[in-house]
Amino acid sequence: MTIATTRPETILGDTAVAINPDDERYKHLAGKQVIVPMVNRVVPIIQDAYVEVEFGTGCLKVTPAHDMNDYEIGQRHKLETIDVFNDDGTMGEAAGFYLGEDRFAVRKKIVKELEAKGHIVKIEDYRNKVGRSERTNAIVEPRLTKQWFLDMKDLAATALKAVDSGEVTFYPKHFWNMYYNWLNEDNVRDWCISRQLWWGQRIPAWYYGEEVFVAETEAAALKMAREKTGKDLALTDLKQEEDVVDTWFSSWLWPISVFDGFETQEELKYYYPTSVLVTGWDIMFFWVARMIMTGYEYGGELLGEDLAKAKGIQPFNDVYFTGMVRDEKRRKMSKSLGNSPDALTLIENYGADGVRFGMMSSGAAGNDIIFDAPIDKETKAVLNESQLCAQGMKFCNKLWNALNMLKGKEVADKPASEENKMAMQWLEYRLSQTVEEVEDHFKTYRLSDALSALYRFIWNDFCSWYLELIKPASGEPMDKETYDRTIDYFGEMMIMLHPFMPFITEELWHNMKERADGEDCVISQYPKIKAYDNTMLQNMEHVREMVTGVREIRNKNGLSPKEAMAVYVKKTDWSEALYTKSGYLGVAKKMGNLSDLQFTETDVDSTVSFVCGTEEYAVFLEQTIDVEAERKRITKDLEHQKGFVNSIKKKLSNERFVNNAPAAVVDKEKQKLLDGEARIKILQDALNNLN
RNA sequence: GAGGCUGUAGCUCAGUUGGUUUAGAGCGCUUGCUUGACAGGCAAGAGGUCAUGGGUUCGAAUCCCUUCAGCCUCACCA
Repeated sequence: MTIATTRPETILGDTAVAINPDDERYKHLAGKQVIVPMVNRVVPIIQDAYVEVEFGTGCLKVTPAHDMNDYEIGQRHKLETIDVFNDDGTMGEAAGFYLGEDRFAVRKKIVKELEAKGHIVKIEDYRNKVGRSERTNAIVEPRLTKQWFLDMKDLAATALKAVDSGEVTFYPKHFWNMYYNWLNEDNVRDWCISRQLWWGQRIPAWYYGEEVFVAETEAAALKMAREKTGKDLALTDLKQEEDVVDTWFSSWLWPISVFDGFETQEELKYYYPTSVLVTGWDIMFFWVARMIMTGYEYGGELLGEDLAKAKGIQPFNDVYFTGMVRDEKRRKMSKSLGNSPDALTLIENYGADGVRFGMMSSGAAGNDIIFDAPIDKETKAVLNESQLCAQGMKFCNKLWNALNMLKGKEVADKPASEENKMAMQWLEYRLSQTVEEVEDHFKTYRLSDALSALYRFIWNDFCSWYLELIKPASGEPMDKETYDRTIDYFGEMMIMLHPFMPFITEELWHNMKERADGEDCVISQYPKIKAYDNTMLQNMEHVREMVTGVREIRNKNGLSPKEAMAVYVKKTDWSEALYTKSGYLGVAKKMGNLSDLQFTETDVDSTVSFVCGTEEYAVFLEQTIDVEAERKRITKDLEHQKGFVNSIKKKLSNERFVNNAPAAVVDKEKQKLLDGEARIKILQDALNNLN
């Protein structure tokens, strides 16, 4: 029989030849025996499904001592195991030949010997992967040795139950799948805790010949050995295991040992279980699962019955898995690859808060972080640049300038205008809404969402809308009430932003007003969620949309924002209520730079119209209107609205929808239809008016 | 080989129990704005057959399956 091998020296340890049970070529040889060359050992021909018919010659030499799969085959077929090597990789006594010679040298010698005896059929170049030591790059090949294992069956079941029952919660929760897949009883493997290293904690097992004694101390082991053997043994008669335990074997004690909990339980009783573990999902099994196992193993005993019952014995309540930071080629950033930017240089370029902003805003929960530091194509070096960090830096700049503007205003002792009162009320509501939103994101560890909600609120609502609204005309002072309240809002924003950007927020906090000693942003009371008026928020949103409409018409017609414009609004109950009773007129005029906002019941000449919600507006233009461009614009919008209305009509004419969907959903669709039809009517009118 | 995750705008990503006016943000891009906070800025705009093909449902970016692509973990190539 012809066999193929890349390690001829292991032939000396072969104890069988295996074939696939379905291989027609060799079927008739099953159960017979062959003679291994050189050692002239008679070994059986066995059938095993592991052997691939297509691979190699289809005949597999089986060396249980020097190949993991061969070992398993050996177990299945009760084969003899012959270890042909010494500890240092030279040939051992069991090999029978070349005693004490290095295995790589022997590999060549054996080929020659086989050739001389006429056993070689052919030699071909073959590329295969060779295992190497991470530390020394030495070639590592399997050899059967004694190792210590931890039985995982019960521990795995405990760890699974902890997460399944909700005593430990994963964020994001889809990591449960990976966790389950690894730990379920069909897949879990016993944990090999032996490590062949010269540092670490030596496994506390002592040998006396074939006997082994596991004990806390050497003395205890000796006592056990004496009792067992009945001999008057000395310490020198015992030999301690040379392997050390896997590093994770002590790391899994961390939730307890960090509080010195095995020695004294005072701190442990206070802190254990901790609220959240923040870590990467790549060490879910190495560390997270195993910490959970030890928590349940020792927690009850250490905490005492009452506390255990009250607080639980899980090491932590939540696990927040962060994403892996990767480079633009999606490789994990690591020291060995040298593909990470230099943090200190990044900080020099963008500021610490800028870098924090960049990291956190790109870290959506559980997903990988593709950090945008580009790689130089020529030198392959990572550039210490990042658009995300630049965004953070610009945000700092924005905050600084916003306060700068406020502080630069002269403050006068006069009452706040109606528009300012309205603006402040609105901002207060928007702030409360934002507190609520951010709180919600924190609860579910959506840190990037929390940050971006704050970013948008501060930049778009506070700076672009609110500050512009309360900003007095040039040369005019700001009233004291508006100034003071605005500083207070600013302070609240700094408190909320502080966890993300601690440096600038603390700085501005102290710059904005006199603070007493110890009155620092970092320890200030976080804003509480307060009720807010949704109608007011929606009304203001309508005004903002209207202003955008006016600005767009200015833009398209090449008109300066400084030029005040007359705007008409079709008189409806709603528009009248908004601009007179609710008093948004001043807000609209100031923000849109309107010379006037008049109600009208008919179409006005020389105007360009636009729709906002279901209200119709028209802007008066002194120049000739480009009728063709207007027709195009309105027609495009009209087509869109018609498509929209049609899709809803289709839905509503479907009896099964009307009968099966919840009433609220059907009502909403009906309202959408009405609104859509109202908009179509306005657009249609505007189009007719053009003609 | 086993298992898992992900495919949404040029890029990086949101879209939470299926129904918020036929999909959102930031960056980038286009256009217009230089002197009272900020050009590291302001305003507006363009840009998407939600990878593919099927299914479930009154209704799918969202749930299920197919295919394709990318990534990860574990094992391993005689």
